[in-house]
Amino acid sequence: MPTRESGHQGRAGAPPGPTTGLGDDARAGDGPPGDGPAGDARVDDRIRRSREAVLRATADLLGESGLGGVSVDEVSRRSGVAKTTIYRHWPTRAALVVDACSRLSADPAVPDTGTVEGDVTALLTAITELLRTARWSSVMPSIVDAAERDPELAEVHRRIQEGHMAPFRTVIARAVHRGELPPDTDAAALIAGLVGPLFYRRWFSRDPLDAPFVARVVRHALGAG
Amino acid sequence: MPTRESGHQGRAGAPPGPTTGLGDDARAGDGPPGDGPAGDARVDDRIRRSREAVLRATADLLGESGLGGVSVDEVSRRSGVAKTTIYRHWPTRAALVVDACSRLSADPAVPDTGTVEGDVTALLTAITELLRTARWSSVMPSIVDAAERDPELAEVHRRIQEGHMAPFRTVIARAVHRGELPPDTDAAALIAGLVGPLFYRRWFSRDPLDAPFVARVVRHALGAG
DNA sequence: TCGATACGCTACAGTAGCGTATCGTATCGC
DNA sequence: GCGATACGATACGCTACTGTAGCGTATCGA
Repeated sequence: MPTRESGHQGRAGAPPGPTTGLGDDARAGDGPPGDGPAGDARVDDRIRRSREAVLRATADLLGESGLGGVSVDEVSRRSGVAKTTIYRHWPTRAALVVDACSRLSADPAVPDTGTVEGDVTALLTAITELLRTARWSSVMPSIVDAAERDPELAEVHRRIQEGHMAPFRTVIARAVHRGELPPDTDAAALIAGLVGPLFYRRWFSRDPLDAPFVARVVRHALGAG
Repeated sequence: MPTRESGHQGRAGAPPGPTTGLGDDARAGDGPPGDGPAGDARVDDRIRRSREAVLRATADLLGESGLGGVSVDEVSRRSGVAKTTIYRHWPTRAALVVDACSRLSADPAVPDTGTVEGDVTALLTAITELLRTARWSSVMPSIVDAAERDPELAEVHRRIQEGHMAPFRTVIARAVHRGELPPDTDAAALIAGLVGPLFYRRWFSRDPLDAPFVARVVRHALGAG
């Protein structure tokens, strides 16, 4: 049995909705989207503290050792939260990992510079920053790898991916509406032409990711309609 | 999460019984210069058979379960080679994995169609085929992930990467020499613009990888000098 | 104040993997 | 035919990990 787990629901009333924040430098109070109308959902502080400490340690471990390097024992050691407590909140190790990965999204804001070049450059620059941070760019390959075989992680990967692409779609649609891009623009292909070279540099060729390169990518992608 | 596949009774047993080798990797007997005469270096057939069976089973396992899914016990089960024998040939599991990964390269040939568009399209089409084969494109994320932390795998990754980029460099240099591309062409950036979108589609957006997309990528990358 | 809840700690069963040791057998080169 | 070599099979010892059980303690909310 290859660890067939589903339903990673912390039984202690954690809203499973779309989370925000990086889990590290984001604000401590996790956002309550769609649950309580005002502020926290009145959760026991002990629960909140434990969950946060565990997720933080898990995220750290993810960055250091990848998906496979996360063990519940090690998370317990680092977070100072007892292993039994961890299992009180997440039914399996897989559920914990999935939960931690889901908080890596940090969907970027949609820029509005007035031109499609400006918007796209802003988005790519933000991604470049993300690719420079050790943790995010170090965890992503783990997720991609796991997504090749694990359907649950594949879904997580899909959601992260979708979160990153949505702003591009918005910006492109706006440009089409303004007439900057032809109406038959293939958004998916355009995004691949924009983001692909950046990812390639980070994880394959390992060449520097600087502003001139971003400018060059934008010029080529938008150059020949 | 990453698997732990239970026992597939692979059992390839007999010597001439080649397993489902899929791509059936490249060289079998490498003849390093300065060793023996050309061809096989007069190796005991038992050794050759064992090594081959083990490496083949390892490659299969890599494709199925990724780097983390390769255990010596499972390789032994599938290859029919005793675990002790495996350890007689490779000192550690890591050495075996590195060895198996090193044989995934299969450096492509350099095309010569007369135009840079033709050459580049041929190269990208070959890569597209590679991305379609289950094994290669399933192992690469594992290697990328491991390369983030393991220096030895990072070196393997670098070599594979270099092997894939070399034909591009040759083709680009030829185009520059012919005057098809300006003398100050940034080969590395051009390659990123060509290969990046393909990789992106395979491992991130998961959109289809077809000939029109390749044509589009070539057009854009070469379009605006 | 007091019951309910969350937590920490220790111990435990079960599994998997790495790498080694031992011994007997098959095969190769000559 | 014979020694040298490679191999197979089994059994270990060790470590690490998953997930659970029991019990006592701290903390929260009313």
